Amino acid sequence: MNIGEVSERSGLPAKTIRYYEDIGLIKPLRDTNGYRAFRENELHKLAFLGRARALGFTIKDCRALLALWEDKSRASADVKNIARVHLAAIHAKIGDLQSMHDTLAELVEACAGDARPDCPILKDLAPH
Amino acid sequence: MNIGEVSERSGLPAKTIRYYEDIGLIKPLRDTNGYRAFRENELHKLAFLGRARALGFTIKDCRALLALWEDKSRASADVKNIARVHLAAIHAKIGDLQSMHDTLAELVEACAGDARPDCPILKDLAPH
DNA sequence: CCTGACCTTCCAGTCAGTGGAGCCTCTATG
DNA sequence: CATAGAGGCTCCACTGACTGGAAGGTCAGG
Repeated sequence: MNIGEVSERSGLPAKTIRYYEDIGLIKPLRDTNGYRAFRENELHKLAFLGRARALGFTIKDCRALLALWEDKSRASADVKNIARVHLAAIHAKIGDLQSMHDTLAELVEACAGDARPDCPILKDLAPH
Repeated sequence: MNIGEVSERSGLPAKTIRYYEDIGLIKPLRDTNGYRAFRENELHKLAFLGRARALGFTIKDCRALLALWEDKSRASADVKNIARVHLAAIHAKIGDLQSMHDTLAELVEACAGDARPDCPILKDLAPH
């Protein structure tokens, strides 16, 4: 399998796949012409990575998850721990964004949005 | 005012303030000894920047907002537009994070988290 | 043989800072 | 007056997770 097919089947850009090889997440073989020769194994890993990244796991997390995924004797508790820490981080981020959202929504609401220069948004951003 | 005082009063690290000068957001004068000499004006701008960044505006947004802030004849509609676009982006991000959160929470819930290798989290990440 | 798609490497840039080295300047104290 | 320590300066490199582009090699079809 060449990188194009893997890219299409995994949903990841070729650039990203090369990058993942660069940082050691996958180790595809090479054809005599120098092209990367992917096996099903690498395709699976890339699909795994795509899903994990889409769930917001960092590359570092992904590395740990991949290792656990490949380790037949892993304890599910190890995986659960990584996931729980990540879950808490997502939760916190949602909270932050929500309060940003609320503040900003209030300001947008209060702003006339016309040709006059008077604007509560800028007023609020200004030092009090 | 030296950078230390400005840092304390604006709440921004000195490094960040130098960076903001670097990218042209502020233009403090210089003392004969080479130290940056901040006026109230720059302090205000930095405080403004701190608030805007805390609300998640990008530096590019901040540049536009600063320009509008300094423009006595700006239309509040211009400001409102930037804010509305940003608000929509925040909203979308919250949605993404929320669905990540829900998916992950389900998985964590389903995972025994014990010494056995059977783990629904990894199962779900695997290609189906 | 040629075209165009696909592959390769390598370098540079993104965003918004952060960390550190090496050096200069100011102020307070002995 | 010497010195210690705090604070200032510049410059370079690094972060994460890619992305863009240049310059060139390879392959399949007509």
